[in-house]
Amino acid sequence: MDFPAVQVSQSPEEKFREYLASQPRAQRYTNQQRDMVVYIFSRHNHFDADQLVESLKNENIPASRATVYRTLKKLVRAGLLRELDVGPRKFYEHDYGYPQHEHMYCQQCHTMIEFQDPAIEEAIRDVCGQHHFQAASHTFIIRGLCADCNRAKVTKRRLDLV
Amino acid sequence: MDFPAVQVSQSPEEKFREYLASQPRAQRYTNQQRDMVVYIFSRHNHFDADQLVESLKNENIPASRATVYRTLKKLVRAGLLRELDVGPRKFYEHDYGYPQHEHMYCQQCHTMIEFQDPAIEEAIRDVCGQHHFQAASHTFIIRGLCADCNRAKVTKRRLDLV
DNA sequence: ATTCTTGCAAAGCCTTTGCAACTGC
DNA sequence: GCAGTTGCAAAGGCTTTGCAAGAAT
Repeated sequence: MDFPAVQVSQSPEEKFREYLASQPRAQRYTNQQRDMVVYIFSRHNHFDADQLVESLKNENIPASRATVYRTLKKLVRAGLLRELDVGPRKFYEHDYGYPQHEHMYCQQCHTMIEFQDPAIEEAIRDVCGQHHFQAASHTFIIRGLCADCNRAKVTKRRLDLV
Repeated sequence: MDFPAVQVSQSPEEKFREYLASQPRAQRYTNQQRDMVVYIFSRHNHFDADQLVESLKNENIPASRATVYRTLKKLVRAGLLRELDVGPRKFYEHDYGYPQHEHMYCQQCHTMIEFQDPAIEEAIRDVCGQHHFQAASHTFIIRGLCADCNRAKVTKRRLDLV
């Protein structure tokens, strides 16, 4: 599920360049980094470091594994990507020009379904207020079976009974 | 924050023994495993594999690292422990005889604060209904600064201004 | 006796890092 | 030219696994 992109004044590339320039020790905006940012923001999806390495290879965007890891880290610090701790490997998703949302993860087909719920945002504000907790970020993932996989399972069960 | 324990008919040890016996190929209930379960359920806290290895050593409960990992995996499958994917290492918490709850994690002092919120349970039911998603479990973690660390930070800022 | 469990050490997986060559500013 | 970046390979941190010895049923 893709939400309409949030209106942003700068392109991801510009935003990243600005971040790099704003650092105490100015960091460099290389062609490789630009290509990576352009590629990452050309499609909205969830990916991990390994998948990105593969995709870049397929797109003929040269980048070693080390560079991918290093650039991902910078993109997170720059606020362009968000990190999801959902298993043994880190997943990434757009954090810039994309609204806050929560996740449902299908354990069967590995689809990540996004959803928004004002009640959850409010619950976060409430509980943080009660505990005087200053929230920086949150992770909300519901794991289970998506509609398709669930239907397939029920159908299979029926067949098994025949 | 500890909640009152949920009323359960079996002790964790009994529940684990029953799980082991119920497996297709009956698994064995060793003294080592029993000692681990008793120790783990003697206190309510969040821990990772390494911390548990240390604790067991201090309690003179012999268990190699490999055994700890293997037993943790069994305890999760048995429904005694819940796994939290919150970073590079897995964390574990009681899943048996303890109510469902969400987490606030202080990034400064690493305290895990638990809270319950009916609004969140309801939000989960709602969104799963809307998407015909069959939820198996969920992870909800709010990251930030707890009240104490937040206060310390504000105090420090004041002192810096003097 | 059979089959599962243990401990050790080795391997696995994902991520990070040291270093020399390279490149943006 | 200086300071940051890249690629490679090696190391790191956490977890899993092969195997021989030990223990539960």
